[in-house]
Amino acid sequence: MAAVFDEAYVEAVLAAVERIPPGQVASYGDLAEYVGIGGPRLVGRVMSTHGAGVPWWRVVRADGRPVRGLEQSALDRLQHEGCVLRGDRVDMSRSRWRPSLS
DNA sequence: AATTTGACGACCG
DNA sequence: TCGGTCGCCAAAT
Repeated sequence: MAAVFDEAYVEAVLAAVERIPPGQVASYGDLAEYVGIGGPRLVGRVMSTHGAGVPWWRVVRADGRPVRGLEQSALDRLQHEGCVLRGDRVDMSRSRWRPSLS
């Protein structure tokens, strides 16, 4: 079967997501940059397809808005982890995690 | 094969 | 701060 996505790419994205510490978040663009391939949309597709099993709620949009369709769940989990929220948005300035900074 | 859509991002007014 | 527009990349229709 022709792999829908390169396994390496999927694994890299999922690994990066699992690296995100509790109370912090990362944007799709950051993950894409960290992996070094494609763009934010590609990461989003990987998440929608293989995102189960990883803390997907720590992956938010660049504007601080959580995952589409699961915003309420994501906000609830993030808030429970101690992430600083601003209304229905995440305070990126404080909670944004840089992959390379571990 | 062409157009639209999608777990997106940056820019502009 | 908010909304509209364009660009990006692969899958779905």
